[in-house]
Amino acid sequence: MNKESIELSACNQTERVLRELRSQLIAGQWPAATKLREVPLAKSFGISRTPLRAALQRLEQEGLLVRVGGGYSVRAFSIEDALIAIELRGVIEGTAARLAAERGLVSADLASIKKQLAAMDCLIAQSTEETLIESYSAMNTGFHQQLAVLAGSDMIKQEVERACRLPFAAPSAFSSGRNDLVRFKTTLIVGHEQHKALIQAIERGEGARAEALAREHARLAQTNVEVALQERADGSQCLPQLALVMH
Amino acid sequence: MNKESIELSACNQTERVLRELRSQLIAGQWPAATKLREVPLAKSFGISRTPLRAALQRLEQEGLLVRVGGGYSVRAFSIEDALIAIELRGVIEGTAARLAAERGLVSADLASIKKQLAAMDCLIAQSTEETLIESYSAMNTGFHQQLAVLAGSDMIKQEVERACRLPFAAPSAFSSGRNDLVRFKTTLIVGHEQHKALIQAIERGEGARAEALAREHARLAQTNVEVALQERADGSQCLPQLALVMH
DNA sequence: GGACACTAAATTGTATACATTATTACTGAA
DNA sequence: TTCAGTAATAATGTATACAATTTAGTGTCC
Repeated sequence: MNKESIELSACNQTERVLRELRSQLIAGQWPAATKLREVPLAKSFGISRTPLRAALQRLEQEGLLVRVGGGYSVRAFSIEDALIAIELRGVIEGTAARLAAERGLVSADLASIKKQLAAMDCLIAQSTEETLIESYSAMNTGFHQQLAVLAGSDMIKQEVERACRLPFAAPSAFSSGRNDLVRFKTTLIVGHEQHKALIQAIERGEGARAEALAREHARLAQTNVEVALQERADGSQCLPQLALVMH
Repeated sequence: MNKESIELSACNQTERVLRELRSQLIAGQWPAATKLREVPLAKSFGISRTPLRAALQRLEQEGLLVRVGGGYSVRAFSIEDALIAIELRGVIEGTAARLAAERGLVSADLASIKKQLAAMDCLIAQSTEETLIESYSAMNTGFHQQLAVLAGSDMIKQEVERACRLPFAAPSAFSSGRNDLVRFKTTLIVGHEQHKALIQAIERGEGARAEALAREHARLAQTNVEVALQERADGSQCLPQLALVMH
């Protein structure tokens, strides 16, 4: 087994189970408010309670589980929770953007993110509808990660990443599972224009504009959550990330 | 031992050691970047590695420790880190205030926080200089906790609390250890006026104003950190919370 | 029939022994 | 002298046994 595949498949049990459980929770495999019992869970993963407990603790910190009188339960998310998580992500990304604008950019950072923007431009122009979704989604994640760096503070970067950690708050959450491709592409084009305006604002030192744009950009994701909820109500389709949001 | 004292002194080892270690870290008892070794640490607390590991994991989540290649080190905070932590606290409290203004207050919440404001008014008018610091500090903490509730969302409340968790980012951090009492009282009066204006803005549904006021209010704390750092440089005095901020 | 107490079971909290991994120090050769 | 390789050591990761606590069930008493 080479080094990369070890990295990928998680060197230790804690990490492995953490990922597995996290994806199960996000997929809505565990109904809200289910109490997680350590012994059966550990047995089902084929590990002992020690690494399982570590994983549970981390999932609590991530907000997917809640402590309830010794023991963990699956957190119930309301629609308001999902919208507020996205709002907060926008607010924190907005702060990162404002601080980046206020302090001015290092030219290397600016060049790097502009390259990313150009690549995304290219992708939108060239790619077919089918491949567009997943490839744009990956690049979008990359753009937001780079944005978090521009403020030049590790603490800001960490907090932005934290704000993106809830499944429906992640910037890439908007670009999956849409059945209306025309609508999806519209959203994508608008979002990309916001990206460009955001970087322009940062470059020009326009802090307030950068902040407002980052916030408005996050609200695209809010709209998409609302649309997806409507689709779920219709029974037409359902974003997998939405499984853990209660009706 | 009665129930309350059990509550206070922590029912389990994990909790007990967590508090002890946290206070040691905040007091600057462990130099930045010190590697924490599990075996000696556990022995020094008289417990096994299992609850100690749980405590270390939580301290990492709180931001006081960082993982470095298997194992934890004491986090080094720069002055910028401290200022940015306060900035973020202001931004998140500002969002809470804005959302509270936008959705409108429940009358019970409004009455409650106005009562708190009146009590603080009273305290400023009546109390002597010596007792003012700690009693105002406690009430200030209470005010900020109530503010976090006004948005009517548990998620917002949790995130505000999280943002206050770093020792120098807490709203009460500004009101301790000042040697310049006149300056302290000025800060306090200004801060209290901001409190009143903030509640007025929320009450009137003025979201943008409420948000701006909450941010500016946090910047009082930034100024105080800067003053405290200057005092430390002079050797005149030092806020205990500042022990873990590097020169 | 309901409430309370007691017991038994299940569940989490803790300690310890063992496994695995990372680090360090030492030895040999280039 | 320096670099590489290997062995020794010390650290973290994991499993398991046990302790303490909570919870559910059953019986009795009012």
